[in-house]
Amino acid sequence: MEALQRRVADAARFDDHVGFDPAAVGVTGDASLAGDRPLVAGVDQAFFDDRAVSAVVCLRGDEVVERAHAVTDLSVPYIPGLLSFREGGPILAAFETLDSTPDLVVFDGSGRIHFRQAGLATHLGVVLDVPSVGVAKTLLCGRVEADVDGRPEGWRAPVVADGTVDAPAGTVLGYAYQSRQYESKPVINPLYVSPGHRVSAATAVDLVERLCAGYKLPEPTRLADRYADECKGRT
DNA sequence: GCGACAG
DNA sequence: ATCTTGTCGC
Repeated sequence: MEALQRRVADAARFDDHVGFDPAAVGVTGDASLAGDRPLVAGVDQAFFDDRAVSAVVCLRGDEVVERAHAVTDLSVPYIPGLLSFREGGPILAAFETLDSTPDLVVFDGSGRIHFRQAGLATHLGVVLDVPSVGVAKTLLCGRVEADVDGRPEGWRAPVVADGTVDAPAGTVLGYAYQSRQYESKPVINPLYVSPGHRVSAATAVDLVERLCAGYKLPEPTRLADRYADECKGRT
């Protein structure tokens, strides 16, 4: 599996090769952009017993264009670093029932911030050959050269490769990004954004910033999360 | 050998 | 990820 991940990392492109204008991405109403906005898909899953509910929600601006889901039996256990082997198949099953062709896909998990630079977002981005970004709630590996606690909204800092990553030390793997923060009480942790495929680290954070609408998680993944739970409840 | 570890 | 009620604040 590790060998396959190295091949995935080689096939992945961590530079900008998206077929749209990043500035046209957003989840706020903007009539002037109308149908010129890229189609962004959010992916998330819910679990129960030994099955996974994979959900995909496609957004054009703030409009939900299509939703798809799939219930799949799980066979592989969760092992840090091998998440794509457990959730990859189930997610692809959901994509097979999707009619739309997203311009960008946002995954819940790491992309390049991975021991072999082949996290879930990168692996599936390569398999689907679509621009993708990974959004994780906690850091898998690498290091942030700054205190991450209590940062203001909009704050960001590079996540660089350290000895645990298969990349030259200092390589920028992604960014810690504070998408939401209150003025006091509940201290919210930052998001860890990284390139999946065909997107650079800098563009990945910019895209995630444009996809956030007042909540910690970007809208595509937030809606996919809600949809996955909804499907789970009806199963 | 020790420590760290997405969802 | 998942197991789960109430509670503080805008």
